[in-house]
Amino acid sequence: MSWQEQLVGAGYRLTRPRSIVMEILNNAKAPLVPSAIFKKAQRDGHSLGLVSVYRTLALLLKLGLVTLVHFSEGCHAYVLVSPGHHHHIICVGCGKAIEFSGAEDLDALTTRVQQETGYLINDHLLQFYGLCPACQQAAIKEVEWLSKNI
Amino acid sequence: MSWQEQLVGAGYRLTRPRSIVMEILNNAKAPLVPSAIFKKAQRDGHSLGLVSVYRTLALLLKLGLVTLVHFSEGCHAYVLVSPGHHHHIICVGCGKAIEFSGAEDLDALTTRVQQETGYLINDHLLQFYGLCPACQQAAIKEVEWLSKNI
DNA sequence: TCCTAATTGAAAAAGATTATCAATAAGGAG
DNA sequence: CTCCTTATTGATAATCTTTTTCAATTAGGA
Ligand SMILES: [Zn+2]
Ligand SMILES: [Zn+2]
Ligand SMILES: [Zn+2]
Ligand SMILES: [Zn+2]
Repeated sequence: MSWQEQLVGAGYRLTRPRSIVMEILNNAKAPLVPSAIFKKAQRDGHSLGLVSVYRTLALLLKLGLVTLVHFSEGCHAYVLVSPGHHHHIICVGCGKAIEFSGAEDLDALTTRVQQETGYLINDHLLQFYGLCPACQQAAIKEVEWLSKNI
Repeated sequence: MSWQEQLVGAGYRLTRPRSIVMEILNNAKAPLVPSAIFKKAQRDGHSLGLVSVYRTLALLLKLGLVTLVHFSEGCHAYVLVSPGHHHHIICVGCGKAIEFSGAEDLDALTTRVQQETGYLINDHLLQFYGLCPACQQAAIKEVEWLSKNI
């Protein structure tokens, strides 16, 4: 089911601002904060209010079409998600985030923690941080350059 | 090593505002956002600027004495941490957060994701959400009450 | 006790998010 | 296709949150 169908199926209207936000997120190379989406829209010559960006993101979040990525500071960037339960691994070099699945792999840990703490667990937040292949290459070249020129 | 020793050992001065923030976090039943710490200090009759709360938290974070807890909205509450690598499980009922360890339990998953994605992972964020024992009891009583009175 | 540099707090600036409300436009009815 | 109704938009203003600035204060060593 396309996002347009999801939207309409949930009783919302398919509007220009919503299409613009989805298009920008779709073309994004990394998670985007609301203001970044707003600026990209302006650069592309689209007419789109910042307030509508916030509203649209809140709606897309409710529909499960986007998810939040947490950074230690400057929290709350948005990325599209594919259907199902996923987590993200985020490159600390360029910000590129991709999905990985692995809810099952947390089952044992979840059970253990429930027993140890007495808490009843019904959700979790798991994100990995690291370097994407491209940024690893860049880092390697940087080290090579330093070893030659110092 | 006490937090005072950690602080002084790192070359910082032991000051009144820093002691106040630590004391408040120490007595807190749940993670606190900066403004909450500020208000608690005022209520306790302490003289403490909001700006100093932000500065102190940044310092404590750098020293590893506190950590951030992420909520979907209204991110960034602070809790004290004990030495070593820990994660938190946060009660969605009352906000109470407690630590659990389990870095090893993520090793297999980390390795798998590295192989699948090509990313080089060097950090992660893992938090569980659920109900603490007390809030579970409250929820049960609520259900019992409803089943009798409806 | 005195000095000096780190630290603080008040105020202002900058940013992020939410509330308001008149104007607009999506989508169904006719 | 045109008209209506109502969801949705965007500009403005109002709230918060966080960061900057800078003079006054104070911790801790000489
Ligand atoms: Zn967060
Ligand atoms: Zn990268
Ligand atoms: Zn609870
Ligand atoms: Zn961990």
